[in-house]
Amino acid sequence: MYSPTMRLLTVLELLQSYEEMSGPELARRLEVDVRTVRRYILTLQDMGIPVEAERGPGGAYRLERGRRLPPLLYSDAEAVAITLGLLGIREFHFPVDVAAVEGALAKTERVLPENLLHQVRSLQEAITFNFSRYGSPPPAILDSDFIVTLSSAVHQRQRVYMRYRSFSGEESQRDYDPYGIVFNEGYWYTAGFCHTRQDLRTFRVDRMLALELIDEHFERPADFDVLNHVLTSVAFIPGAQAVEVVLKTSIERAREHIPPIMGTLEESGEDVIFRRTASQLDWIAHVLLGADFPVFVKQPDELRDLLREMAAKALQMAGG
Amino acid sequence: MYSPTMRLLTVLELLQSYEEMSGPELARRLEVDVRTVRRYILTLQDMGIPVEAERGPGGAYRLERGRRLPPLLYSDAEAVAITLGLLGIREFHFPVDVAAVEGALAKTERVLPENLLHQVRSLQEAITFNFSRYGSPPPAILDSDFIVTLSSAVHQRQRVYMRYRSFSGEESQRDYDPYGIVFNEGYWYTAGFCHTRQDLRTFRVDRMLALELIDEHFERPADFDVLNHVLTSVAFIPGAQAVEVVLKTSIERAREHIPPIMGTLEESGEDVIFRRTASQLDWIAHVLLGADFPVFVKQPDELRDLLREMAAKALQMAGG
DNA sequence: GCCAATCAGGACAAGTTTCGCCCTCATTAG
DNA sequence: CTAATGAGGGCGAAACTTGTCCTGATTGGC
Repeated sequence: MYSPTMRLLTVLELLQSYEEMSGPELARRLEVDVRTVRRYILTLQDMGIPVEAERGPGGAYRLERGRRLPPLLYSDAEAVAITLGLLGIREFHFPVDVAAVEGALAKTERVLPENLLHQVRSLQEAITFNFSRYGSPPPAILDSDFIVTLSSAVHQRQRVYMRYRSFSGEESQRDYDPYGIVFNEGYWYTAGFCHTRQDLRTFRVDRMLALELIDEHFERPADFDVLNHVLTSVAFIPGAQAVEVVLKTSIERAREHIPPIMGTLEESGEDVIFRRTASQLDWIAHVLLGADFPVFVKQPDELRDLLREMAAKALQMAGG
Repeated sequence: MYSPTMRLLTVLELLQSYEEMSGPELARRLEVDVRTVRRYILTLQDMGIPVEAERGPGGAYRLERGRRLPPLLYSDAEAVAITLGLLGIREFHFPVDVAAVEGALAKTERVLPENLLHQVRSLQEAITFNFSRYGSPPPAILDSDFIVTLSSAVHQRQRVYMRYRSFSGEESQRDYDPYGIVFNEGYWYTAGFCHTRQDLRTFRVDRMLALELIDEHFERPADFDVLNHVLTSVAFIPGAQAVEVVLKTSIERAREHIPPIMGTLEESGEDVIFRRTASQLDWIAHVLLGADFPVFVKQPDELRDLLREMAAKALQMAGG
């Protein structure tokens, strides 16, 4: 029961649980000489586990990150947490290598004590997740490499080359500066700057066909709100109508009311001009309708028509 | 380098990676006698790790679940998966003991090789999650025990006693048969049968004050759609305005246009009635305006007024 | 500057364990 | 019945572990 192996593992466990522990303390806990503890440390190091030491009073051993993973000694509760996390990854289509998730799950569940397994199973059975917008198709199988690459590009501000199949099925390729990644209602999106279109764009990661890092760096606007941009884009679906609207208010109030991602705002005499391009005009119409200052549409005519239709419809609804 | 401890861990690793492995095979891999392998197995068993064996041709050792967790030996990819899973738990307010999540994260991240840690950090930094409906308050801190207890009750069809603080702040207590648990837009819900109200009810788990299993069992309707029930209930937030609208179309087309999250649809003669409660009427107005079939508001008057205002505004915008 | 606490590690002897090799037996699929 | 597997006793040589002494190195605090 008190084999050297056991004591060695205990050292490892103690170092994993407390971030650091001194030699004498370890010796006391293992009921063993300090010299032996030092030998254990040596053995661990020989096994490739990087135990580092600080000398002097208050000095202690601590586990550093190394090239390889040491055996991990988790408590029961921690194992349950790990299992549920892995199940969550599976459920949410997290961008993680499927084989790794299955492997980790298999290893963990196989040795999980009976009562803990019951707990996990109960949760698994009882819980339903709502994402993947009720009724919408499930996302295409996601190549987790894409998100890993994207996140690395976001992190290092590195441009990427991308091939993409759009909603309508047409393929395109472009250079793209990813500003961030968003998980929304079961789908993974990325928002950033598209160099082909020279504009901000949102893409669905499961529609990407190829992705490569390019050896070029970009600057990211400091205050870019990725989540907001994606949510807006998801509502819009990009298109190509030039919209130009006069806002009868100050630039400050206009900014308050119209988020920067909606389009551009420009002062013009006493007014403010709002511009953007879109094919889905009704979202724009809705945002503009919410303004508490006068607004006049300059173009396109389609937006005017839409507003008139909406007015007629609203009156019909209200008066019926 | 080839200490007995090392070999013992290798046995453990092999048994964790492959679900079973015969003595001769292990002996070959460890470059050790079969007799020694048997001794290793004995040692593992002495350490409390339940290694079981099948005899006869094709027989092998296999790791069973035991009373305690053995040291776990994961691959790099698996460790990344575990870390991301744990981060997901934290982000999504999964019903798991916070201390356990933090402990497991600390243990794992502390020893994660540098390059893998970078990967994890990049993902963590780059990804934004959208739940907790843009702008709505974050859920109250969740006592994970409640969901564990609930899930166990769901699993065993066991009634619970519950104290609850409703949306409006009033406390109540009731006996409740939980049919399931749903995660929706950042909040945890449970739906089931409330014995006090003698009706189906949905509760937010973070609003529960106390929860106890009762020694009584219930039958659960076989075809109960927990997700659907919760989504519908969420649409009907009590205390807000009751909205009732006639849609001049078939139930099928109405369903296409109005997601179940919005509210309920009910056939009425040739029409469809849409109902929900809401405090934010303009969102509803917008959705209804987008319909390509006639719509008439029955109540509330505030929605009619809002529509008239919108009409006036739209005409102003279009006509300017 | 000195002290005390910590880590680092050599040397050695006594004690303990491990390992391979022998053996016999139990179990089980074919 | 046979062959392949696990279970395990016994033995002796070899290897390892441990405690006890050392001597140093490093470092924080007084």
